This record gives sequence, C-alpha cells and structure tokens, in this order.
Amino acid sequence: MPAKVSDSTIRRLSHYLRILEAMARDGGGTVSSVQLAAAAGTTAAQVRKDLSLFGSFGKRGHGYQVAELADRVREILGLGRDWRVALVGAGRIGSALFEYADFRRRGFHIVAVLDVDPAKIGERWGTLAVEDVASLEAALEREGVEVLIVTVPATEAQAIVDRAVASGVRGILNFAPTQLRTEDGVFVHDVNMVMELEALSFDLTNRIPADVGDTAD
Amino acid sequence: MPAKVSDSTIRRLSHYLRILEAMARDGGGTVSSVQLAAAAGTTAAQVRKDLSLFGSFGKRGHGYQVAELADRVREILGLGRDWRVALVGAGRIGSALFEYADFRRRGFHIVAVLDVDPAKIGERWGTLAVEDVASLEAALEREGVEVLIVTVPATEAQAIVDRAVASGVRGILNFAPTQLRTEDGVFVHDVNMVMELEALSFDLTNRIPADVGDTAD
DNA sequence: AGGTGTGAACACTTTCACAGCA
DNA sequence: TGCTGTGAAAGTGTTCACACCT
Repeated sequence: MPAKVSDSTIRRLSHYLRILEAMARDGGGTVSSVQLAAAAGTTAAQVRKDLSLFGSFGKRGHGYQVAELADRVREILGLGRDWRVALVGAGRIGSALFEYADFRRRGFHIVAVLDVDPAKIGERWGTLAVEDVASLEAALEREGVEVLIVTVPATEAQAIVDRAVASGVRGILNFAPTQLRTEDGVFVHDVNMVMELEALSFDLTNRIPADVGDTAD
Repeated sequence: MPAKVSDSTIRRLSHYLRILEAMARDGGGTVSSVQLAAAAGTTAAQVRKDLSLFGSFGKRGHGYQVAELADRVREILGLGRDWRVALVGAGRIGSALFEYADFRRRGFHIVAVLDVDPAKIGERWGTLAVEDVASLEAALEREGVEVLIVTVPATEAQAIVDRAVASGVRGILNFAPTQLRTEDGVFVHDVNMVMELEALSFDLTNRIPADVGDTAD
C-alpha cells in the first residue's frame, strides 16, 4: 500500500520471512532488528526501514514478536492465500520445478502442465496429465490460473505469454532467456541462471581482492 | 577494471551480449545504442553509460559494430575462456542444470557431480560418475574446479561451501535458500526461485494498476 | 545529420543519528 | 536502559543534454 516500495525491499522481506519462520520453529520469542539483520546479512537500520514502510510492528525497547512479525510479512507479500499456477514447458527444468516442494509449501500450486512435444503430452505428472499447449487457453480458464511459469525455449516464450495474458494471467515467472514484452498490470519476474554465472565470471575476472595484485588503476 | 561497476550494469551487459549474439547470427552490421536499448528494455543513455565504463567501443555517427562489440562484452565479462564447474547435489534441479545446454555454450563445463545419497553415488551422468561428497576436496583438486554450483538442502549448503572454499573455490552459484557466509574474495550469487515467486505474489497483491481501484492511499 | 561519450542534474536507496516510547 | 521508528544526510544509480567526432 505505501506509494513506493523498491524491489530490493521486497526481496529482503522474503528473506526476513524465511529467517523468521526458522526462528519460530526454534521457539520464537522476540527478535531485535540487529539480530534479524545479522541473520539476513544486512543492517539493523535497513531492517527497520523496510518494515516501517508497512507499519509499526515492533515494541520499543523489546524488538519484534517473531511469530507475529512473520504473519505480518506473509500478509504484506500476499502469501496469506494459495496461488494457482500453470507450468508451460515439461522439460528438465519444468520437471524439477514441478517436484520442488518449497513452491507448494509457500502456497504456489501447479494445477496444469503443458508442452508442445507429442511425446510428452499425456504423460502423468503426479495427479496431472501433461496437456497440449494448443489448449493453453482452455486449461488456464478451467483451472483459474493466475500465475504462469515459463520454461520453454526463448523463441517460443513470447507467443505463449501473449496467449496467457489474453486469457487473464497477470503474473509470470520466466525462465526463458528473453526479454518478455507485456502490457501494463502484468508482472514478469525473470530467473536467468546463465546471467548469474556470467556475473560470477565477471567477479572472478575483475573483482580480484586488493592483495592479489590489483594495484594498477 | 573501472573503480565502481554496479551489479545492474553487469546484468545488463550479460543481456546486451545475448542480444548482440542474436544480431550477429542475423547478419551483424552495426547497432546504435537506441536499437540495443529497445531490444534490452532499457534506455539508450543507459546502454552508452554501461559500455563507456569499459572503453569507447562505438563510432560517433555510426553506432557499434555488432560482432566487435559482442567480443568486447564477452571479454569484459570474463567469458573469453572456459570455466571448470563442480555440481554438488545430484537431485532434480542439479540434474536439470547438468543437462542445461546454455551453460556449456557459454563455457561453463561441469566436470564433477557429487552427492551424499549412496543410491546416487556411482550413477553415470553423461561421461561422469556421481561421486561421494565425502571426497569433495579430492574431486575439486583433481579437476581444477573454480566454480561450484550448490543444489543441496539449505541445512547442508554452508558446510559444503566452507569445504569448497578451503579447497580454493572462489565462485559459487547457490540454489539453496540460505544466506551463505564466505570470506572476502569469494563470490556468491544466489538463484532463489521462491523469492521470485514471492515478489510476484507481492506485485499481484499490491501493485494493482490504477484503473482497478487503487484510489485509497 | 547522426549517434557516441560524458559531466551535471536528478531520482532513488541506504545509512546515520536521535527523539520517543516501553 | 533498550530498541524502535523516522527525518535528514550520504551515497549510488539513472537520466538529461550537449560537446564532439565521422
């Protein structure tokens, strides 16, 4: 609800939540911003600023109630409900994601799996059958899908996404290494593993610590 | 080599590179910063600023030579060589990554696969055999591994990483949803798919476009 | 004219530092 | 006293606008 919330803040909230849930399992009680920051690898001021964008959840002199704060953060992130998800692309990555327990644990339920490959169509995945991507619209409508996970080749991703958006999907988790174009009000988040490896390659090549011989300017 | 290069710049360079390579396949020639920006979903000024951090690669009035610029960006990112990578965690995600052609195409070669599960140890993966993670150090040294991909459960990730760093690994691509602590000069990049879904959940819950009824402040 | 390279202006994010409540 | 919540300061990243080269 606040006017401006940065992406980094949201990422950190997600991180805080994971930590808070671990703390809750270990007994809970209270945390201070200092403790939470240490666990999340950030600063206490950052933790307080992030939280204060959404309300006053702590008690001065005492810190935050672990269980209660976890509830609040879940609520902020919109995790107080289940999300119906379709998976397009029944390849290796799609299959790994389908089995990924953390998605379900967080309320993201894969309710349809689709592919173009005739060899895959009809395969049983858990309680689902892989469907022909030709009937994407029908599947999305039938299952009331709101979020799409895209693990098809880059060349096919845009067409699939256009059809899904036309069918009412407003959230996309994109694993295809391509820049998706969508209308306003549709949210795309990219997971680009090659990009991360390339960033690592850059770091290893250029960000050598001072003591290894980076004296030249 | 420049003093300060932001992470966002590196991500964009990686993105530019993918676009430039596609353009090179389509015949090459020249690109202007306006064209490259349009393809990458950013601004022309941003493209020029990003590139100018590393040198002057364009010709005023003409733009950039596609093939040459691609070479330069590859060089900047440290992609002018091969990287020897070990994969720890031979589960679903590990297996998907092992098959992921884009890694190899970019020069990231998985030269060892390790797991704790006795049922998996000894399995043949391509030309490799899955090894016992107990002999991690031996495998890393034998293969001259520089980069580790971690797809083990969160609880085991830190111990593995500590051992790998002690064996000389300086780059880590971490799929475990946990905050890894490492010494200076070791670079960790996280791929956190649950976090991306949670960010999507936040967007869908809170960033509703104006016309759908977000008038309240 | 056309399009790069870049200092300067602007916008956004993080950190500081402290008032104020338990 | 202890720790939150938050304006103000500092720091970073992005956009602007134009000099300059071809």
